[in-house]
Amino acid sequence: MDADKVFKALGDPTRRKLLDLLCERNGQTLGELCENLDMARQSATQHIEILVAANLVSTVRRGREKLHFINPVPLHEVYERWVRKFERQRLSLLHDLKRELEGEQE
Amino acid sequence: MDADKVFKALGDPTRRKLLDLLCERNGQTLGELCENLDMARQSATQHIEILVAANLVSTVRRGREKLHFINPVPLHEVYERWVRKFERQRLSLLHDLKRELEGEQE
DNA sequence: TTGACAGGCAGGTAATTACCTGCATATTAT
DNA sequence: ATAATATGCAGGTAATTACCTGCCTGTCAA
Repeated sequence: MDADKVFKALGDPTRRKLLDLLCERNGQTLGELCENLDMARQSATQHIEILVAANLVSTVRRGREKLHFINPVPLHEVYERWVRKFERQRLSLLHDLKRELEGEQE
Repeated sequence: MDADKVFKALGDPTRRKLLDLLCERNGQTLGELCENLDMARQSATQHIEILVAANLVSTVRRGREKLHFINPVPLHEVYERWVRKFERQRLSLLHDLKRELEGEQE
């Protein structure tokens, strides 16, 4: 998993909307996705390329159409690496802050 | 929660390293964090400002020092909104793909 | 086989980003 | 008080990003 590509892909509202659109109905064509995006087709293509590079979306050609499918695996890996780790210490944070303000070092 | 700020903040290796450093030892000063970063102090400050704007880090002044603390809440919210949603349909994806390739629409 | 449709390719621009250097301010220790 | 220390502020540059327009290719249906 390339965390950089995944987070950068997610760091744009257009690309998050694309994921939401595919979540509503998986396997949409480029044209269908564009109808919901309010930008030129080529701009949407570039956003999709970034999602594909991050392995968040896979595409399949069918005739002259291109179908798009979500791949949730990188999201799960991001969770395992970046969310769980920090959640574990969630409860200890207020304590850390209080201790530091009181000037006590570890 | 501002998903845009959170994902953009996470979309840079320096900022993710800052979070890892604070995870190892919460409450570090700017100077301590800089020692591990291999860039000018002011560059690090700018990265930290982005983490603060995303509410991933909080700061407290103590004398002439500035202490930095992780806030894991936005990460959890990102998980709730962006990871769980897509995980739910994880198992159905191969089926969607197969069906599309066979040319059957819903 | 020809027209309509779906998508790809190749630039080009304005805004944003990630760095930097130089100087200023505030706090602490001598 | 003064020097050292920790951080803040201002501006400047090169790379990246998010758009666009214009034209080309491949596929399907009449």
